[in-house]
Amino acid sequence: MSHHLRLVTPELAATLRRCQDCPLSRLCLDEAPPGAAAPLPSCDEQRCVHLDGGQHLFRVSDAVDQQLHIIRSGDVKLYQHGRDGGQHIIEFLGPGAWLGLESLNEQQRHAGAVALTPCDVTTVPYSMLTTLLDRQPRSAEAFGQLLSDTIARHQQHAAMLRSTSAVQRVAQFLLHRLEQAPHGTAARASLPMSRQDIADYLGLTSSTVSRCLSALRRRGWLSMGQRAFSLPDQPAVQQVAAGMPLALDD
Amino acid sequence: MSHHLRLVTPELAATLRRCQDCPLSRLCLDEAPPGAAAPLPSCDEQRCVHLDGGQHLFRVSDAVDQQLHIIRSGDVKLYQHGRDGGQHIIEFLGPGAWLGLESLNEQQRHAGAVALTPCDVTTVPYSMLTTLLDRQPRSAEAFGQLLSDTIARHQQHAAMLRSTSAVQRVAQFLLHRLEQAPHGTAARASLPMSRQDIADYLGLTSSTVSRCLSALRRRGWLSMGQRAFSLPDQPAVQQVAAGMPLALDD
DNA sequence: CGCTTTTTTGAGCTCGGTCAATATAAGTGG
DNA sequence: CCACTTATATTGACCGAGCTCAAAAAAGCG
Repeated sequence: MSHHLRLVTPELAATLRRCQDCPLSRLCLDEAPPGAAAPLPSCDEQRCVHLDGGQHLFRVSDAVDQQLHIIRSGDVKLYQHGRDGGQHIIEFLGPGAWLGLESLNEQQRHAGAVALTPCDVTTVPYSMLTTLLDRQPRSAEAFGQLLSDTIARHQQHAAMLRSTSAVQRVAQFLLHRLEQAPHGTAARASLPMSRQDIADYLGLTSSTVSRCLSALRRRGWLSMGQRAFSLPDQPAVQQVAAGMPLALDD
Repeated sequence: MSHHLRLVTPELAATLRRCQDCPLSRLCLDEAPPGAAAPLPSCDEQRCVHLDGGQHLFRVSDAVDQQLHIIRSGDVKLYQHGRDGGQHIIEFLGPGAWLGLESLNEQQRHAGAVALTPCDVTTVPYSMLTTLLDRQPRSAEAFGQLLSDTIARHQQHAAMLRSTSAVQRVAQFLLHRLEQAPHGTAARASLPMSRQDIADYLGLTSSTVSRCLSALRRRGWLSMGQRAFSLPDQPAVQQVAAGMPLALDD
């Protein structure tokens, strides 16, 4: 089966029926029989993998399989092992995010990826991507921006880890989840990961995370359901995130 | 003045007189008059900037000037402002490192770059780079690897920030400096940055950094000169970096 | 040689980690 | 649907690593 690659710019994507809900904002890999007028297969018909919650997409020390992944639905956590045995969460990734960018250069993966919820993941072989990059100058640019964004995101995360206070980190985390979430849903975001995961992400203990969340709830800044939350008083939380001191006990 | 861009592979680079000490391992931008047999200008004759210690290459909130930089000699710190006023050091960069990868996508810089020592910096306009990337598939690959490396480096840094103990972080920092340094010089590395900078990089206080260094010195693990250090007992320091507890006081 | 800036060291206190006890949620099988 | 088990979350009590504040020592620098 031979693949022909096309770049679909945002403008062009809008004109394609099946691609218009494509989670890729910049790059869209579109498979078409060369020179054929047959109906374009949708992005959804590309190689997709389904994962149940808890399943691994890849593990630390796996051989790199020469392909990237794009999350189409669901949430994934990217982690590595700390020297002390506990795992360090690198980041939580949702629909539209790319996985594997940090392994382009490596033989072995130094991070693992686990589904937090049921997921659909598209697989993109390096060969596909490099072919596309060679043919389409603008896509190389877009890909550069993708990597650039990732770097910037990690710098931000590192900055969060240097924030002194625990509540401060938790507040920043909640706000970050909110602005990542589809903000049509009235400032409500999901929390598909465990407290331990949040703790490992923020460099804290699950106990401390709990205490911070409780402290925010007690004041009415935060309201939590099972796997989601909202911030009734977002400005207050922003103040906390900016460094406003906040006692954990009553 | 029109520029013609050539990709110089590592193999080819070795055959070029003036390029053989080029600090770029993967990409080498080489300017030549189109079709002319004139002697090739050396990499060193490309646009270079010299900076004295303390001078800024760019500041936070500067407009992105559509160019990247490569450090040819000297050390640079990349920083951003923390909410609390103090600065957060993103990373310390030495000869061969690229600057500006995190801003490909941005209008404004969200990080600043300052010379720690006198520096020579080569300037690479985006236009040059994208032209090169378009023409030379392998260079696009190499550039991808460069970005991938940067992402991996940041993930490592984030992991360090989650390391619980202060001595642990300091030990990891010292070891990292050592392995980055030209290891011909008998396990000796430079420390061109202030204690405050180290503290901001590690998420600690300058006081604590001092205390940790003193603790290591007291035990004879570490020996420090003005702006450099060595590790007489590197294995011991590695143990500390791996989590071995170590009392700060005597 | 004064002056400023950086580094080191000290003493007290606080935040957040550790350990442990509930409490709540999520499964499991009858 | 309920009783039982297991995993996850919350909360409490205590303690130590590291921050704060501050002073002394060392290093730059004109």
